[in-house]
Order: sequence, then C-alpha cells, then structure tokens
Amino acid sequence: MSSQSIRSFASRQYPCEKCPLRPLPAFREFDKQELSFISTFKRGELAVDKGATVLVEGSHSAHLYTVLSGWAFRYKLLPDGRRQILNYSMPGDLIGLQGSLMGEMQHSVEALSPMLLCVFEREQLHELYRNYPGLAYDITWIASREERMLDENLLSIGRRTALERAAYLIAFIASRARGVGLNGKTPVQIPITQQHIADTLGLSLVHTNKTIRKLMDRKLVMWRDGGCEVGDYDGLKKLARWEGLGEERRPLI
Amino acid sequence: MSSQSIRSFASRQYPCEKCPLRPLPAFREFDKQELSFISTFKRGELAVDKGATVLVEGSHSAHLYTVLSGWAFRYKLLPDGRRQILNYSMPGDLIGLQGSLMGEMQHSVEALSPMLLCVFEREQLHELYRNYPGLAYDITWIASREERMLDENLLSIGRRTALERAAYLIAFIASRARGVGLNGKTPVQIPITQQHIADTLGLSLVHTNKTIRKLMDRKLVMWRDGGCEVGDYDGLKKLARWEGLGEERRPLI
DNA sequence: CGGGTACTTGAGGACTATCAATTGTCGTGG
DNA sequence: CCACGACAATTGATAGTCCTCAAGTACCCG
Repeated sequence: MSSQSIRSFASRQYPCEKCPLRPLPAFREFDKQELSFISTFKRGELAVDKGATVLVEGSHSAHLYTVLSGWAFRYKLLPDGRRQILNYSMPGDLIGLQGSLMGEMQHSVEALSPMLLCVFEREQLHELYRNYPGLAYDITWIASREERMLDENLLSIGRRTALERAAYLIAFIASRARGVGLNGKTPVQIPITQQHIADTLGLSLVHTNKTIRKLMDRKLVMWRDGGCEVGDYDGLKKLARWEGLGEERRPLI
Repeated sequence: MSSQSIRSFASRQYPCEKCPLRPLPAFREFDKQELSFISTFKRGELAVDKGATVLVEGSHSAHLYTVLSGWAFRYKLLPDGRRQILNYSMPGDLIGLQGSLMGEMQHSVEALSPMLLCVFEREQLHELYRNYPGLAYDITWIASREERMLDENLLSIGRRTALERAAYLIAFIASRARGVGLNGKTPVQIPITQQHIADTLGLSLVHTNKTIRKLMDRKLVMWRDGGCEVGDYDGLKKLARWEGLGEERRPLI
C-alpha cells in the first residue's frame, strides 16, 4: 500500500464555469441550470501524487470524483496479491460511483501520474436524482459506458491472443486519451509500465515484455521515457480486430 | 445465428401487482406509486424458447426487459467467431439497459432455457427519470451491480488459474440463483453446457472439460442431466479464494 | 437405425509462466 | 564525480499450462 501524500486545496483553481474540459468536443453541452447545480455539487479539488491510492477496496468513501487532469487505474486484488487492473481513468471520467451507490468500494484506484480531481459529496447524489433528471440519466449513461468498456476488456482477455490483447489495450487507451485532448504535441504518451499492462492483460511481466517487443518490432508502438506511444493506430486496431469505440459526445459531471 | 421462435403474448399472465418475484427477500419493497408506474411502464410479456437470440449486437432495440423466469447469457463475438460470454441473466435481472442508453447494442443475449420477459419501452425511460427519481436511482444501481459482477469476472479470467476460475464461476452463478429462489427442490440446476463455461472462462472446451472433471473428482460439483449442480459451495468459494457477493436487497424494475 | 449434440480422453505441440541474470536509468549520498 | 540502491526493461532457459487434433462414448430424437 503506498503512502504518497494526498493534498487537498481549499481554493478552486478551476471553477466549473471555467472548466478546462467542458469545451472539448468530446463532451456534450450542458444548460445553465445543470452547470450551476454541478457547481454547487462540487466540493473542492483534490491533488494527488503519482502512485497515491485514491480509493481503497473495502472502504466506505463519502466522495465521488471527476478527473480534471492526470491518469489513474482501477484494480482488484486476490488475497495472495495477484492484481487485476480493470480499467483506466483519464480526464472527464468519474471515479468512485460504484462505491457511492453500493456503499462499500469493491475495487481500489491508484494514480498513474499527478492528478487533479473534482470532489463531490456522495450525499448530494440524491438531490441530483430528485431535481436534475437529465443529470441522473447522464450518470446512468456513464455507468453504462464503463460497463461497455469492461465488456470489451473481458472479450479481450478471454478470447484474444496475447499479441492481439496488447494491441487492443494500447489502441483502446490511446483512443480514449485522444478523445480528451491528451495529444497536445506528438502522439499521446501513456504513463504506464509494462507491469501495468501485464496486470491488465492477465499475462506475466516477462511474457508481456516479449509481446510488446513484437509490437515494437512491427513498429506499431514505441516505448520511450517510461511510457508508451502509438506508432500505428490503424495497424493496432487491425491486428486486434477491433472496430474502435464509436464515441459520441458524452456528459461530463 | 439461431432462429428459434420468439412468441409474444398480448395478455399478461403476471400483472405487476401479482409479480411472483417481488415478494422474494432478495428484492426491496416498492411503494404504491412506484409499483403503479412500473405497471404502466410494462408493455407486455415476451416468451422466448431456449436457444433464441433475445438481443443482437449492432441492433437498435426499442425495448428493455426484465427476466420473469428462465436463464440467459450475454456475449460478444470477435469477427472470426471467437465468443466471450460476459455474464448470465436470471430472474429479476434487467436485459438491454446498455442498448437503451447507448443506442446500439454492443453485445448479444441468448436464452439458456425457455424464458418469460417483461417488456418495457425504451422511450418511457425518460419519463421514469423525470418523475421517479427513486427508480432512476435504482436503475443506476442496477447498472452498477452489473459493473461489479464484470469486475469480478475480469479478475477471475485475468488472474485466477483454470481450476479457480471454474470454481468461482459455478459458485457465483449458484449464489445468484439461490438469491432468487431457483433452488426449489434440491441444489440449483444450472442449465449450461461445458461450452458455455469454456466461453465464459476464456478456455478451450477440452481443457474446460478436464478442469471440471477435477472439480467433480473433488466432489465440489456434479454434472447431471445436461446441467451442473453445486456439490460443496463453501469448498468452491475457498478454492476460488472468493468472498461471495454480499448481496443486500436490491431493486426490481 | 442414422444423425445430432454433449461429454470424454489421449497425444503432441504452441503458448505462457517461472526462475535467474543482465542492462540501463535515475536520484541520493559520499 | 562516482558508488550505490531502486526500479524498469530485457533476455535465455526450463517447466508447466493450455490448445488443437483426433477419436470415442453416451444419449436423445425423428
């Protein structure tokens, strides 16, 4: 268990009205009422360091977060320490919804990079459902989107070969990252280690390394500066037999 | 693709007021208003045969179902035919929510036994959100529960050994089935073939057979009448290192 | 009886895991 | 500036798991 610091800021660097994410084409327009409610809903911002554990399996968190910046991953552990990464979170994604609804967290979340999170009170979720049916619908939509991603991951781990899996995963993450403008300069830099990939794909670290090496030999991906970059997005999709995620504009809570 | 008949009944054998599921201890109480709205929401009943395809990936279904009786499974296919079973549906479960929210179905659903389904109109979902925040919350809760099950399955396929996976899956299904009173007589009879188990666990049919055989040798499960029965539930849980799903009472839409 | 489906079993080979070591990078302390 | 430890990536060897191929059995149904 890591003990990296979690600092919270009393002040808001990003009031909702000036949310840096909302203008992105990936997100749908919100009307004034909705925006002002979200602004009330937001309790503050939380900055966490790389490696910090944001949420812990088994705990009862009173909060719910939206990623403002940075990357994280969601995972579960077996009693003997085997780890399975379930999905990744990046800007615009909701963290901790499952815990808010079901009471106890059933998975943990760890930051892959420094992150800035918007903090919401779990308690106010009821008010949201009572007074903002549109937002309530959005939250269900977001849960459903997560489910869809899990379905894809399950298909991948269960039925794709190691090489296809790796290709799928990298294409999938890169595709999501591009959707939220994480490709400022060159291709997106995905800040993960091969151990993360191994724990996502259900492979050993050694075999993951050899598999990624094959992708690199084919010039489909590059591994630089402790992270990975896509070399040939379409090549990855084709190898993985993956259609891509037909992402329409989505809500941002 | 199967072409078994799907018959619809104009009449209702089970008006919501006499729903055979609602009295079960697995489900939470609903108030009168909620019940009467659900009764309006319900459009009719649909009877499908074993083997029938209830929903098809890629289609735009106008409906959403709740299982009244029978079993089904949700799956995805790779272009070359490899199949991954994502989860199973049994009485009380919602089918097709993802499709209703996201437009296009991203997975297919096939009946494992004859089924009776309550049919709802996707269109009315908005009215539900507008006027019944409690039910809206319930629907999100249900989506979240599905996500939790997928998380567990992902952990299983990714990090458990073949033997543990099989033990987990059978314990998991049996546990859910018991929750909805499917153990009328003796232990629950799970109406699946070894091919289904193989496609759920990400294993080949042959290896699945050998794995199940080991479970049978240990008297943890029995295979009879083309279905499987639990021989030693706690033994399965222990072998799989699985805690069980702490199921509180849940909503029934 | 023939044909279909589901379950079994054995054998050989492909794919992955484990073990053990090496390399390279980076930040810290001498 | 270099030694040092920590971490990530890499590689080779060996063993084990799992897949594919190929048959064979059992049962049900027309």
